[in-house]
Amino acid sequence: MKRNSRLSLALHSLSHMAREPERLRKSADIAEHAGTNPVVVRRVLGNLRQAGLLVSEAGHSGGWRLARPPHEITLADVYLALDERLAAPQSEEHAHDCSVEHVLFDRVSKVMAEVEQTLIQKLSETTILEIRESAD
Amino acid sequence: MKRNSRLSLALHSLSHMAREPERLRKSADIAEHAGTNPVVVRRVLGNLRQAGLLVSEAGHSGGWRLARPPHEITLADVYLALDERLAAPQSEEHAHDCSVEHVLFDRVSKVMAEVEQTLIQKLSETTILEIRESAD
DNA sequence: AATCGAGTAACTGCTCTGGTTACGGGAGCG
DNA sequence: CGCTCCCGTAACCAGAGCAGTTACTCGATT
Repeated sequence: MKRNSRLSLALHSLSHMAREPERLRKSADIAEHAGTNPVVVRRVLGNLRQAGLLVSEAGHSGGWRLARPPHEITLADVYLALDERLAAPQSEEHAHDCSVEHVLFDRVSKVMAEVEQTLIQKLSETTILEIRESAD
Repeated sequence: MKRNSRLSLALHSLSHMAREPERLRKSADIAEHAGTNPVVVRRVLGNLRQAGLLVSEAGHSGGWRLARPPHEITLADVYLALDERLAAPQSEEHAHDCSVEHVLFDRVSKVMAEVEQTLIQKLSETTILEIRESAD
């Protein structure tokens, strides 16, 4: 299973911003550090802004800043902000005319939902401040 | 996150075969029931054969059959046979010149590995025979 | 020998993703 | 006011993954 790079980019960016929470960062600078493109950064960080994790300021000397102190932002917050469920219950487009398929769907969906909760639980145990501090 | 349909196809096929384990099934029949293509079925079931869950016989009146009794095949066996780890540790292609990235990678990898184990554990609690029996 | 089914390669079309360019709008500065 | 800088987005492109399809070979049964 392949995971896209958005979560990595988001976590990486926020962890860096945890060092100096007050400082405004330009998407171009973040992109350069992460080895990607300013537009990509704005796309990903835009999701975090919608989730209330980041604030962006337009105009001259604008940029991005944490919306909350870094010890109040967990990895789970970032994961949830991106809205990419690892254990997404596959939408059942076609009605399960087959009873085996139906039972299977229910069982697997239940397992995946539980696993998803486990993941969120584990991610919520670490804040981006802790990541930042562990990196010193 | 999107999951491909191979696991669903594999589980569906095996659960049906759990009803009459001795009976040989043609890939064309399985494909028709699953609403897909014989080649696709053979591709997926080929993985299950390599993992020792299925046996295939070539030639006239050949087909597919369970390699073990259905109460000895769990959903985890099927998941593992497909070798598509949900929590695949993303290969770190570029060296983490950044310490934050390194710490982040370690932490996230650890969480993902634990979640993967949780998933396997939960899937191993159900056999394809139980699925088959629940569908009656 | 003829037939049927697995095994497999090759090609296609679709989708997702990331990278890129381009442009509009808002905020500060001279 | 006009210029510049930066975010916000739309649009487009290329690459990867995936499922579907066709076509062929090989092997076993009849």
